[in-house]
Amino acid sequence: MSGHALGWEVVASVGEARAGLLRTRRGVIETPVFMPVGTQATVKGMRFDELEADELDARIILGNTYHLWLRPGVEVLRACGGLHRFAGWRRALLTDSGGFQVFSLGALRKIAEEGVAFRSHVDGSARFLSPEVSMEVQAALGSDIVMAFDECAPGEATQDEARRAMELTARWARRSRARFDELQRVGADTGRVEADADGGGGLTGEQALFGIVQGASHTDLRRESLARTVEIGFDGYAIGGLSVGEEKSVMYRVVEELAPEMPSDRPRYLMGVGTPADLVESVARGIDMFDCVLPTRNGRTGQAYTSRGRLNIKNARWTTDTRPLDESCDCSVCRRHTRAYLRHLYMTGEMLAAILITHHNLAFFLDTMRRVRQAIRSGEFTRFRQEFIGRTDSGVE
RNA sequence: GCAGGGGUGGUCGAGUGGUUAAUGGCACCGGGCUGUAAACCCGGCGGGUUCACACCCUACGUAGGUUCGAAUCCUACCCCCUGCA
Repeated sequence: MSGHALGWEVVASVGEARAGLLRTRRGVIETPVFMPVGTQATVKGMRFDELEADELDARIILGNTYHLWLRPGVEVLRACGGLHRFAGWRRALLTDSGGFQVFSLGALRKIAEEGVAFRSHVDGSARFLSPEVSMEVQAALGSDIVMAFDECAPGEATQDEARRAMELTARWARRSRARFDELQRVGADTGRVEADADGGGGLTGEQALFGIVQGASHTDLRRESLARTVEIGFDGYAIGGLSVGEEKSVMYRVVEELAPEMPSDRPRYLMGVGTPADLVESVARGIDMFDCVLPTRNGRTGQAYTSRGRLNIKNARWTTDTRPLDESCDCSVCRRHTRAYLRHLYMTGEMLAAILITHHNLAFFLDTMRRVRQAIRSGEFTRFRQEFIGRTDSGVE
C-alpha cells in the first residue's frame, strides 16, 4: 500500500517549537494541538456542537479503549457502526489503549507478559486486556489514531521498575503493531474512509497507530525506549508516563531531552499533559500534541483557568463579583456570565456550573493553542512564552 | 387546666454523672485535581492569645441546687409539640 494513514508537515518553527499540519482521515489538524478528553464517548459536560463551533473548534478528541470496552462494549459499538457513528462525532478521534488504566487502576489489576488482568471498576468482573485485545477494541471503535498498548509506570519508578515496564511496553508495542496491521488487512476498522477522501492528501483512509515511549524519569531508559519504538515504526510517537507523580522539573527535563530526539518527520504527542504552562513549555521543547483532563475535570470541580491564573469559583471572594471568569476571554461564557453567578450555580449544585466552567476552560486551552500556533508561525513564540509563563499556573490576583 | 414528650454549637441531630469544646449529617470556609474508578477527594469549622507546643474564656432554654465532678440528677420558672378537657 502506498501513502500514509496520517500526513505530517512542519510549516514553521522557533527553536524546538514547531507549527505543523496533521492530516488525518477525518480532517486536517493544525498543531500544536490540544485534544479534549472524552473518555466515555463524551467530553463531559460538552455537546459536540459546541466543540465543533468556531468558538472552540476542537479538531480532535480522545476516547478510551478500557472504558468503552467495558461499556457499552465492542458488540454494541460494532452494531452501531463504530464510535464516530455511535456518538455522533464527525471529526478526528484518538483512542487511548487502556495503558493508562494499567497505571490508574493499580489496585484492580495484575500485570503479566501476556497482558493485564483487570477487575472491572464497574461491576468487579474479571477482564483481560492485552495488546491484541486493545487493538481489536480500537478497530471496533474505528478511531483515527490508535495508541499502542503500554504500561505506564509511576513517575518516581526506580530504574529497575521503570526498565521492566519499558521493556514490557516495547514488547507490547511490537505485538500492538502486528495485530493492528492484521486488523487493517482484514477490514476490522469501523472508521475506514475512502483513500484520499480529504482531497489529495495521499492518505490511505486507514487508522494510524502511535507508539509510546516509557522509561519514567530515567534518561537512558527513555532513549532506549525511543529507539526500540522507532525501530518498530509508527505513524507518530508519544511520550507516556509523565505527569504521573514526578516533580515538574523532572517532566520538563525528560521532555527536553527526549522530544528533540524523536523523529522530526512524525508528530510528537505528550500524553496526559497538562496545565496551560505545561503546554507552552512542552511546545517549546518540541511537542506537537497534547491531551489532558484538567480543563474538563477542573471545570466540574470548580476551578477555572484564566489568562491571569487559576480561579477557584468556590471562593467566597467572588460572591458579588460581577466580572467574567477571565476579563481577557472572548468565550460565550465570559461574554455573558459573572463570577457571582457561576459561584452561585456551583454552590447550589447546579449542573450548569460544571457545563459553563468546562466550556470556558476548553475555550481557554484551545485558544491558548491557537495563540501558540500563531506565535510560532509569526516567529514570536519566544516572546509569547515569556509573557505567558508565570501568569497562568498560580492563583488569580 | 391535666397527662405525656421535648428544648444541645449556623442548622438538623447524637449524647442521659467523669478523656465532653461535645459523635454524625448538612451548611459554611479553604485546598487538591495532569493519556478521567473523579459533578470528586482532603482539611477546617465556639471565642481569644500563640510561629508552635500550650493556655485562657464562654457554651447544651433560664435561674438556683446536689456532687470531687453535670448537657446528663433535683427544684422553680419560660417556651414548643401531642392527647384529654
